[in-house]
Amino acid sequence: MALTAARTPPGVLELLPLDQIAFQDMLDTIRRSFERFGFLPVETPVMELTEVLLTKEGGETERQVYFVQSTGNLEKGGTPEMALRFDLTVPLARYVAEHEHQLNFPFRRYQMQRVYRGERQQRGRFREFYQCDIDVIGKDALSIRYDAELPAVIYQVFRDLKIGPFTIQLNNRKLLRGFFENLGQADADRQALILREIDKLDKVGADKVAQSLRDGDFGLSDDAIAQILHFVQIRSFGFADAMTKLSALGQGSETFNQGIVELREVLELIRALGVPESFYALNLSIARGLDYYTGTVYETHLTDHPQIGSICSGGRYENLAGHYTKSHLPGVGISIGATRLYWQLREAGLIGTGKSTVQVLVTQMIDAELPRYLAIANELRQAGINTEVVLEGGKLARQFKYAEKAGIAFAVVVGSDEIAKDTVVVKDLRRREQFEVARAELVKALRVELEQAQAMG
RNA sequence: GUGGAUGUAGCUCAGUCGGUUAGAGCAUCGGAUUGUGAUUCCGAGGGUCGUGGGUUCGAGUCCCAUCUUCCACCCCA
Repeated sequence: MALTAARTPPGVLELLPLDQIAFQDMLDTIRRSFERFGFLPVETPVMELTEVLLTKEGGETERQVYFVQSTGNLEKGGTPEMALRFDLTVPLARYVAEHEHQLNFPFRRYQMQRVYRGERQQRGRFREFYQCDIDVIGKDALSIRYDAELPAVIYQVFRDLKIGPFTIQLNNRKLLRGFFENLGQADADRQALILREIDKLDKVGADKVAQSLRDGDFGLSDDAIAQILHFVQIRSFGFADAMTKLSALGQGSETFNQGIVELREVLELIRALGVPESFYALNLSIARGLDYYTGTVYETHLTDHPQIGSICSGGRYENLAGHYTKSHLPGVGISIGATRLYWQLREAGLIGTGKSTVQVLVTQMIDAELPRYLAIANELRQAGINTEVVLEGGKLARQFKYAEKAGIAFAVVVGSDEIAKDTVVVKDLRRREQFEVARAELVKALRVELEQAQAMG
């Protein structure tokens, strides 16, 4: 019989157990931080009704959406009534609109689930990936103070992930809009196109941005381009510098001034929330491509690994669920692309394989003594130690090899000598050392060993 | 979606001008007087040369198509 190639569809990330553990550790860290700040868990289905998912988006989004259709419906020639979600924000909007009357506002939810995008294949880009989102949704209004709380969460998440220094970069869409109005660029669509170019500043450099603003459909004057580049190249270093640079911007349109007021308040509260000032900065070129952002926008970068790009981004939006409810629901949120983040951290050597979830392997030396081994395992499990027992026996060398490959740190060995003395041998498989303890002391001894191993990393 | 590159064993690769039965290292599995992982030694499995067509007496090698992966754009996590 011809074999079918065993392969995953392109653009998905599938991991070996020890890598999966490392990935789950990452998700656990993120989840802990979200919960520490009082965010509540929510899950929504991977598939949504097509009409819900594709409200007016069209264009780029629709191109990347996977439609879901049963074989029966497909044979009948029906159109797909469901599609896979491509982010967690649209489902959140639907969720909030649907459950509006049962929810407690401001509604603070976190959600860590997979989303799907029909991307053209490229290294480090995925078609199925995890997003870890937090959003705060207000009813009618939502204080700017929440815009400051999210960077505090970002700070805790990436501090706890221990992947080196990072900067949470801040900007404000109102400031940008006001700036372009002052320049005589009031058209929203045109602004969006310009912002898209501006957003590339740190990636491609000022010269290329200037060139594309000069060429093509923009046709901006050299004077305007110079003003734009001067403005968007503003960066701050530390709190006082950020405040000084905001003051130096002077006054502009009402929108412009409001952007400055908002940034000031956000910066002040970020400081009050205890985020060290080296971890956040103004970056007036941060625009974010998504057009639903209306105020504060964030992007976070690892200081030592600029090539990784943004590891967390988000911002403020004025009306989340306008397509689904007449209620006015402003919000602010951020998203971490966990799959991509994990993949890039692994590529950069910042994250290794995880430690096996199995803490102890009870080996089997004498087949007839299996009940004894099972009893030991039972005792360890009662004591909260994750334990695997060798059930098939075989050479001891083989059992150690198995444990090594599986990444199990400790083995318990009991043969006729130990049985005679009522002892057990505990072997540290990494150090290749072993010691003998009284059978009654096993749990205690292992706890000490496991704690030491934990402390040593 | 647009443009460009790529493909030989699980992995990294060799394979002459188109010429017999396609190779190596690593990895895997088994064994080397049965209570300890390494090293070493012996042995084994594993490829319709991405797939389909074409040219040729003869194709891993040349041509066409297609798929995969990779790169840039678009977009974004």
